[in-house]
Amino acid sequence: MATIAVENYLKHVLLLSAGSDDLVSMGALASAVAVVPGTATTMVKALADEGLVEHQPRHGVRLTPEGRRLALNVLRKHRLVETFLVHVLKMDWAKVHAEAEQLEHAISDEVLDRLDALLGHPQTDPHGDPIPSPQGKLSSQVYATLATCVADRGVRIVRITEQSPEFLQFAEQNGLQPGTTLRVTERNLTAGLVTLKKKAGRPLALSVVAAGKILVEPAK
Amino acid sequence: MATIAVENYLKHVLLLSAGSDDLVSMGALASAVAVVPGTATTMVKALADEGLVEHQPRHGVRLTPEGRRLALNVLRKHRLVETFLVHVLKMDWAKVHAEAEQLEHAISDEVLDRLDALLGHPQTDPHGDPIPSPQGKLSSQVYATLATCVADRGVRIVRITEQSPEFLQFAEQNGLQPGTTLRVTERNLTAGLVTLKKKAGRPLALSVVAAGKILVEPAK
DNA sequence: CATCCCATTTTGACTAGTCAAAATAAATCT
DNA sequence: AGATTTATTTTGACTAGTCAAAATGGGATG
Repeated sequence: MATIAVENYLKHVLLLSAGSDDLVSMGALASAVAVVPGTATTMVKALADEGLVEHQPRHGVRLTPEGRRLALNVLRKHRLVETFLVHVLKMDWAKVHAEAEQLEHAISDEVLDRLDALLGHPQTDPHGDPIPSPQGKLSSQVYATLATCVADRGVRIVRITEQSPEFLQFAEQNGLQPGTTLRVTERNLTAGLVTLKKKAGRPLALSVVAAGKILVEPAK
Repeated sequence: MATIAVENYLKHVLLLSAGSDDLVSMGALASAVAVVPGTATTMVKALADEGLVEHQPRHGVRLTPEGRRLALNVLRKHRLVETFLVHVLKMDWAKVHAEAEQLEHAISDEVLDRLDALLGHPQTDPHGDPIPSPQGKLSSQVYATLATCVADRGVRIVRITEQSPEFLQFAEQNGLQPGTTLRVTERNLTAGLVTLKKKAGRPLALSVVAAGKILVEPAK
């Protein structure tokens, strides 16, 4: 069976390729996995020997179908565990990422399935990240962000694409969670500032960088 | 933090010392951890350097207070996870041991506490094994077994001290689980056979070895 | 008390994963 | 095109954990 390290590399190749089948650069992979670049090279060559990735030297890596299958299974575990931790154990949504990072490598497929059933087969985790289906389908709908959506129209937050506890804590304190509806009242790209207004409450200013991490869809 | 291997060695020293503070032999430890004896020696010396065990060369090992604290924490995780898997995820009690073996090294103290609360602070796991308290107290009441208890008196099963799926499956199929009441009708040490009778149902014969793994108390 | 047996320890070697730092190739910029 | 910057790969070394097999020592036995 795949070791924890192998599962981590595969998962990060999947996340970094973001739906496309572009090559993922070694540098990006190394820093995602938190190792020095040389280590990533060594590991990727080993994964290529196992048939889990395709390595184009000096250009990058991409998952093979088998590698992708494994990576999706790990990602499914990660996101279902996060959902469980928030919805059943009532844990702080800012903390569950680190927790799931460990658990994703320890739960069996059977526990995974039972957890999925217990939670009612959720489509997304508490941050709005899509949960891969058991068959390995991963919805990759393209959403607008608070930095790009049309202004002065009601939008609903569907996803927060950033998992640092700091950011999530900030988001929670300002009521920015999947499901929240609001509208962008002002957007000043020069100053790098986006201003929001929720139905109730005072206006809130956000940096464009932060706004870009919050995905939205038009409110019905 | 302690690695998975370290946690496993400590846990098994704890289990093998069975409440007493006798030395645990290297051979017993090695086979519990499923390594060759030389490996256990190497590891135990390393643990001794860390101050987690006391090693008396050629005689055995024993936990230090710090090692015991860690071991109890791992055991608490193991048994609470088993309880969760059976009571919440409705998994087969014969399978949960292997599952918990992985999870015990992946869950944080916070998840542990929340799991404990969710389950209503259980005293024992589904096999009747006592769950260490958060403060590290481990009830070590001495029970009779079906091989040693007084015959022709009602007794209640409190614990099954054997975790192989085969044995547990057998026990379940014959209705031998914590809580079941029954009495020993016959005990033939020469033939190595113990015969049982539950209130309802036909008599059941068991080897003395198997009977010795089922702990009982007098039925009220 | 000498001997033998068996548990334990030692030794040497191996695997997985990692880092630091030197070597190399690719891309970019005059 | 030539020079420089930057990403990637290579090399050598290290740690944790393991096994196989030889060496050792204690306790039981004669």
